[in-house]
Amino acid sequence: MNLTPVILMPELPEVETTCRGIRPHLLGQTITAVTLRQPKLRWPIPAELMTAVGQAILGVSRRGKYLLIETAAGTILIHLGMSGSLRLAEAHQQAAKHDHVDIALGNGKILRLHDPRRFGAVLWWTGPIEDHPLLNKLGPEPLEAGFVDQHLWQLSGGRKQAVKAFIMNGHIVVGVGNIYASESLFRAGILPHRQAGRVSRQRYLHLSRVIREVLTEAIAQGGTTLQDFTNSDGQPGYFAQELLVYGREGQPCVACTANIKMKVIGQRASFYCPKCQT
DNA sequence: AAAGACACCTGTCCGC
DNA sequence: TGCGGACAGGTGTCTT
Repeated sequence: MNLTPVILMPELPEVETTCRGIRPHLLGQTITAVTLRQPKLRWPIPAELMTAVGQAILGVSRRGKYLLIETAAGTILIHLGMSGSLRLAEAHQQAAKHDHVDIALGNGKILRLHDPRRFGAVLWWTGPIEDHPLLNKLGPEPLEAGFVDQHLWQLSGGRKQAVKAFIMNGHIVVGVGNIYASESLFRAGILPHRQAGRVSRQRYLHLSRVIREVLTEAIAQGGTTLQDFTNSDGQPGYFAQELLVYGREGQPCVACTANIKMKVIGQRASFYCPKCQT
């Protein structure tokens, strides 16, 4: 087998791993300063973010691919976009290129956002977090009880969109990015370009289980591979995983040896086995 | 309401 | 070695 190691950037497992990695360093700490070197991310970083200075961090959580840092005055929302990563730097470590935001903590450490492409976001919200316009229409978390087995099938009726685009729609279910969408559909034996409304109930039940499995495995892998978030030499937020179809166009299928195909669906590269997936 | 195109931005890789 | 062009993990917004 010739599996391709791919360096992954933020899909849900990377965001979850980041969340778990930074949480113990943040909880209970007071935010002592916020430094913006480049406020032009996907949206301008709002001036109200400064309200966070002086606040204690009460919670660090994740909704979809949004990281949520909660204080009594409001919540900092961080999205890593396509190229973002967070790390904990020491006070003496000077910022590098593309280190756009620093959140300094009472313990002397700095939560530092690095994002070359600047598709990420840092926002501030003072209301109930579930009411935020970016969060209030999101589908269920695939790894939580709200993602019932029949959910995908129930929402798929009549949809002519490709099933891959359907499961990547955050309003249907969150956290299935481009890589794991291909991987999940391969494991479930479903062609990515099949119409969402033309996948059977039984196959959606299988797909739902597979999505949970793939994401859980990737998170477990991240937990074992990820460096200490305070390690200055580490590559926080990045880890390698072996993938069965993603990026393997022209290579043999691990199950049947047929050539893996690539097809652009919804402007995203999609990989599949033409024999195993129907 | 649904589906598809487009936008944001930088870095990297490939072919010439 | 240099240069232009294609392409890359996401997702909100605009157009059909």
